[in-house]
Amino acid sequence: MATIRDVAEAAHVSTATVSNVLNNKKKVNPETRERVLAAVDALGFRINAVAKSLKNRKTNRIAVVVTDLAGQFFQSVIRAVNAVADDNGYSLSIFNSDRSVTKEKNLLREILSAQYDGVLLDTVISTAQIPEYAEYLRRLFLNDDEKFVPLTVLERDFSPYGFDSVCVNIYEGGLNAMQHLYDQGCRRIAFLAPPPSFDERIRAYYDSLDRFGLKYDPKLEESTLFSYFSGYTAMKKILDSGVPFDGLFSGNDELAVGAYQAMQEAGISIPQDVRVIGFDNIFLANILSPSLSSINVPKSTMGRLAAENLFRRIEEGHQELPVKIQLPTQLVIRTSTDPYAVISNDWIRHV
Amino acid sequence: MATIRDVAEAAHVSTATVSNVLNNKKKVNPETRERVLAAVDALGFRINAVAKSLKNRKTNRIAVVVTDLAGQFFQSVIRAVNAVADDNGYSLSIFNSDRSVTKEKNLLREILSAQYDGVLLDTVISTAQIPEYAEYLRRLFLNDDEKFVPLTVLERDFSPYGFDSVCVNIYEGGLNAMQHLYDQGCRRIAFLAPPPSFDERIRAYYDSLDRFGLKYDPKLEESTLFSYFSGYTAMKKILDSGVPFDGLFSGNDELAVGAYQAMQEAGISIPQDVRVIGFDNIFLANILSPSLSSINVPKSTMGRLAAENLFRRIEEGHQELPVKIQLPTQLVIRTSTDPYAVISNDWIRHV
DNA sequence: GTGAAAGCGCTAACAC
DNA sequence: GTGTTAGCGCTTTCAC
Repeated sequence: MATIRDVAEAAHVSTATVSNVLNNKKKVNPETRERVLAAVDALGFRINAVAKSLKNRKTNRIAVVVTDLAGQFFQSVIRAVNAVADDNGYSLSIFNSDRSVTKEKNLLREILSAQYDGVLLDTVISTAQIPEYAEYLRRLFLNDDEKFVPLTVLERDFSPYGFDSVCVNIYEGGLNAMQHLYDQGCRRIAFLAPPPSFDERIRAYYDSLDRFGLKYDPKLEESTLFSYFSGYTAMKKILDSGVPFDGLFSGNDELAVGAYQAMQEAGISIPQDVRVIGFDNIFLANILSPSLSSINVPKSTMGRLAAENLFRRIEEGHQELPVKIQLPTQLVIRTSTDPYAVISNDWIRHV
Repeated sequence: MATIRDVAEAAHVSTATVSNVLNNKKKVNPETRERVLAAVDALGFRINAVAKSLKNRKTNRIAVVVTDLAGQFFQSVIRAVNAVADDNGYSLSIFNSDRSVTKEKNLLREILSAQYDGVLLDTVISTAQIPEYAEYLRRLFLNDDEKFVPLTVLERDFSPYGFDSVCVNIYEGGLNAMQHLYDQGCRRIAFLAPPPSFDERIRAYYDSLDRFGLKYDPKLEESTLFSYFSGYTAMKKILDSGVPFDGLFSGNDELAVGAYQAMQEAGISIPQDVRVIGFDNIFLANILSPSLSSINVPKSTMGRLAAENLFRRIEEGHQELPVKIQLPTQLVIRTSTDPYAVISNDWIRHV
């Protein structure tokens, strides 16, 4: 490829002048500028962004690490992040930790080595491990000159430990889900428990049972991995246990798809026999029949705010205190918990 | 950040030796190696991949350009690509052209400037424009030393013009979709036409009508943009036209979601009144009620093969002739065209 | 087995 | 307004 040097020679100027033309930095004589641009064209020159990055210590790339590339959830988040990155002239690399802490740590090292300008992290770490992991991250992200590589954490609150965080009040969302089932008359509530790192949903389930004075039955709780199939097998197990239930709190919406299938095969009708509520409110919830009640998590907003916050940090670079952005959840009632729910078809506009 | 120089000083060796240790290139005295590794640890040194890339002319990054970040379709493709990239030690950047040729061209320029080692391109260009666009790409991707930056094209055949291509026989798939509707007794088939760049589906519709001796009615064809909402409004229009129809060929599955909604609001039952077939066979097809017949496109396989092919080109770098990988489609019959279709629940395992 | 030094392609003082 | 040049952090040839 042609280099800035080739362009300089072709245009009979110095490399400094070429650089100035390309970056509109200093003012350049219009005639000279024309000559340079002509040479750029003639040679098909494209600036080598790697060399530029090395010199500038700026790559104009951000990294986003997610725990699961398959899910609808992150698709919404990533789409929003991508839009913001685009607007800011950054490109986006996506890394998938596959819910493995080891892999996540390796990815972060790789990302720092690759000099990304900022990182959006959806960590697999659970609430209890935050302080310890934060310490790890601090060491990892600290440059020698006492500055951190900008990092914004999604879905966990690391702000007391120095990192900007965009959170959703998942626990409260879980309480609302359980409250809604209770209000609809459910007294034996089964639970498709999310993976351990989603501990706030799990706490919400236990605490709600307590609050309602309902007794916990381990046969009504099954651990899952957030996939359709996992929801299917988990629900099969609960059904096989023979323990009756009249409500189901599904750790996320995707699990509910599998649960629907298992329940349908068992001849159970929703919501007549069992009322079902999911979590996340992905578009799937609208499409299932019956349509699935869920706890909405503002996915796009989360992605957008996280990205905007990250770029602010990258570009302003100031040392202000870490920010915590807290987003609300919202109960969305559909026919899986309330046969008389009025369903607007408005969702269709949004995808 | 600590540099290789800092490490060299701390370990009392030269930078060349540090480099040799880090890359296991030449053999280094075990004691020296230990000293170096100790220094690396002590300083928390991480190699600067940007500097390395500049020197090596290799970034270990690939770019994938898609026309639509929102769709289920690309999620499947990207997931497969990501897995292969991971296995090969590459990281993946995602670019969204949003179905704009201008944006696609800009992205490609940006990608080449950023020195990506290879590109996976899902172009927005339609079949007819391939020769011309191929010429454009050849100019763009040609290094001065007569070598092309590895590029693998998805869903279009650029192999006669010098670029590896992973294709799906969409036209045939479209014929099969139409044939199936015809076989099921449909004689007035409506069409939710995909955007112009998906011209093979459009051709399949016209050619099939011809073949079956069915007359074309423009009122039964509506152009769309591949979104739920677009499917919804397009179907509304067709319904408003008052022209009766007994079959629907939906340009892709997502459009069918909107069409379902519109038809349901109009009190039309599927498949009794109208038989519906989609395209792509995304998982949604299983979840809709009635479940949606579709033409399967092997999305993961496509992503995997394209990525594998790209890495072969990157790493072997040989000048063999461009490859065309052609993948088959498959008719998947569900209850939207055949009320007696036997539906396995096996799909649930795959997501 | 190890080191000195050139250079990848760019930017930004600084000099003129 | 333009040019000279040092240097970003790494790899690699060539001496030793």
